[in-house]
Amino acid sequence: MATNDNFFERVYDVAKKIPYGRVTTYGAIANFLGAKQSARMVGWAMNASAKHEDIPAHRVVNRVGLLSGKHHFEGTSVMQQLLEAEGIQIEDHKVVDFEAHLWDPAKHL
DNA sequence: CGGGTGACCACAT
DNA sequence: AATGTGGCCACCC
Repeated sequence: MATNDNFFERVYDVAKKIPYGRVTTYGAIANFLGAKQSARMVGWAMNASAKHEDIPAHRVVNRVGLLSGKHHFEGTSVMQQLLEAEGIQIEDHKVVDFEAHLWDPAKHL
């Protein structure tokens, strides 16, 4: 077994399903997994996802649309650049019209 | 083995 | 209204 740490695997699975040009939040994923209290773990899972190439962690931001994880990327602007490349406008490290681009797994999945 | 930290969020005061 | 604290679980020292 192994292989799957439940919570982590689920986070990866959902993160991979984030549509192009859309963003989601740690809390939304955690909530979707039924553990909104463990939003922190989602972030930690993303950290581990760094070794997972198929995890578009740049599409995951905190609940206010702030690129909380930009600091953990290869560079500091990579995350923003990726989002902008997908048509998402970033201003002051925050997603513009965040709710409009928000993709909630609990709603769409 | 124990403690502290962390890409967070929600509630309480 | 703003600030503080709690909670969750995994990983590092």
